[in-house]
Amino acid sequence: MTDAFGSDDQQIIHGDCIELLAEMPAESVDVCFADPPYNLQLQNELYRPNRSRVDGVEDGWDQFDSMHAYDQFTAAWLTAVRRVLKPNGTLWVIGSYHNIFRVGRILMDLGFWILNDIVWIKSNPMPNFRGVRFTNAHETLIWAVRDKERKDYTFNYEHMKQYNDGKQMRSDWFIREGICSGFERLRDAEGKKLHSTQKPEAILRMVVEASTNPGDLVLDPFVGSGTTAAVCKKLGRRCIGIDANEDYVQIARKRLAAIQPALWLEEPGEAAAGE
Amino acid sequence: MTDAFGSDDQQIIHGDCIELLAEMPAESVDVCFADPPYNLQLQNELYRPNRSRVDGVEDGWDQFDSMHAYDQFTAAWLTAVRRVLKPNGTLWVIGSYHNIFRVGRILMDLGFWILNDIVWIKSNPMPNFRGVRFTNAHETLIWAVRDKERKDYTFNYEHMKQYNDGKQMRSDWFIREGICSGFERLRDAEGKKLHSTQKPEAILRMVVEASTNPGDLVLDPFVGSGTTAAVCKKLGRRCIGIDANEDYVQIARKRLAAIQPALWLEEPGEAAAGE
DNA sequence: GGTTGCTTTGAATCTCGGT
DNA sequence: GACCGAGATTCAAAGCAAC
Repeated sequence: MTDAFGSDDQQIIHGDCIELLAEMPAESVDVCFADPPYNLQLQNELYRPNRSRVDGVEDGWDQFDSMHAYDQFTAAWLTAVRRVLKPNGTLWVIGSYHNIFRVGRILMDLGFWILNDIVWIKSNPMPNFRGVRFTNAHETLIWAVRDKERKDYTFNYEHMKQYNDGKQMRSDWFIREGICSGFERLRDAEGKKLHSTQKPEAILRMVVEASTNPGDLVLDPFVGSGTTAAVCKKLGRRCIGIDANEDYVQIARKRLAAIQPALWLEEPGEAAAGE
Repeated sequence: MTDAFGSDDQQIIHGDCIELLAEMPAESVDVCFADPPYNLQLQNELYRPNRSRVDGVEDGWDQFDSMHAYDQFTAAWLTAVRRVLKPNGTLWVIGSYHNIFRVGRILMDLGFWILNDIVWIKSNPMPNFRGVRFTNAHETLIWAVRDKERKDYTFNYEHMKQYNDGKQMRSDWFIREGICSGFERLRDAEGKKLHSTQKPEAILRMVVEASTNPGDLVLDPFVGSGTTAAVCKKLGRRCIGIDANEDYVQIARKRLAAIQPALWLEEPGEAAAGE
């Protein structure tokens, strides 16, 4: 099985995901996992409806304009993803209350059919230091099939039972690793984290094991530090990862090169217990 | 403290919530808790593996002609609620993936500022009988302040610590009582449930204790079986509950009449442990 | 009175193939 | 697309009867 996957089965491509997706063949992707940007202010990247980058301060955008621009951006990439997804392919999107309601509403309107919303419950969330809200201890994932009428999407129901004591897996996922810290976190020579929102591999492992089979093609339009591609390589899935940031592309490629193909493919239960 | 609250401090009113809210004075409500129709869109009947039929939500109030009609309905009641809320008042809405993304998006667009999204995690959810999705084991609440710039909304930060071993309360709520069954569930003489979606008092207790003080005015535009009003009476909060269904109004009024005012107000910690 | 085991049920977008 | 029959499919908590 391992030999079936060559070094090109996981690719990291630099560029604008909407442009690159337009060049891909339609209905060719089994699953898309997307971790879209949502804190536009912190990233200093606001998007106009035509997706040109603007300076939010000098343009004096108010909340509505900013939200509208985010909606346009969201609809654009979701539409592009929808075209390349197989009709029975599924989409995963992760987000927080800042963006997940907008993303969820838009993907419903585009025709995606929600299968589940999943809550990733963190064991070590960042506290609310000022004590003015509840600790934000979870993030939300939406799982949706491209075409409502397709019931033959991939869901490895029996396989996922191992993550809930042999009973059917629930929509609340307690990930022991919590937020990404410790040895898994990619850091530079000075110990500075290389990506601000690196997701734990455990999350992607659940996603990939639940909704794909070995050899399937996974698309990540916002690959960031490359967690999706890394997990795909370990699980023997093909992957196309895209990022507009050249630095992230280099980080993800380097990370990928150090991974042994199909590392987790042999004994998933044992490997899961041993980590 | 108990004597300060008379029998009219919690009222159940029959009528259309949008019309009734229009007659209320503006900026007079401290907190709104809303459990709107989820628009479940159930298609076929569902049977358990033992061939018994699932008694789903088939009520007329959950039927909408289209997604657009649901959005319009949502925007209308949220707008009406917004007018009667104090500028530093907060709004709670509960929902599932069927509706919460639409509701969340709309309330953001109306100017509400989300403080937290909360996940109510159920200890005993209904399983996914066909094994085609993850067990839907949670529902989502959105907590938002009316005006973004108001930082003086009520949040009883220290009080809520008791529900998380003395540490700051998190956004994931494990409610021991789980789904509303057993003695708490209101039933008629034949044992048939009086309301198809009665919420556990434990949820409302968390909501009311977190975001109101004794004497505050709570509004519930979809009062249903009257859980919000019941909890408000036990916690010494005033409450206006509205429902368009005359039967539900009678059920809620009867339920309210049997409750001792401020029952839970004396020793919250002890009461919580003893139930 | 306490324990055991069977029955019931809960906001659910829950199949597939042939005619 | 509608209808029908075969076939595959469930977890925790509460209620209740039996012992």
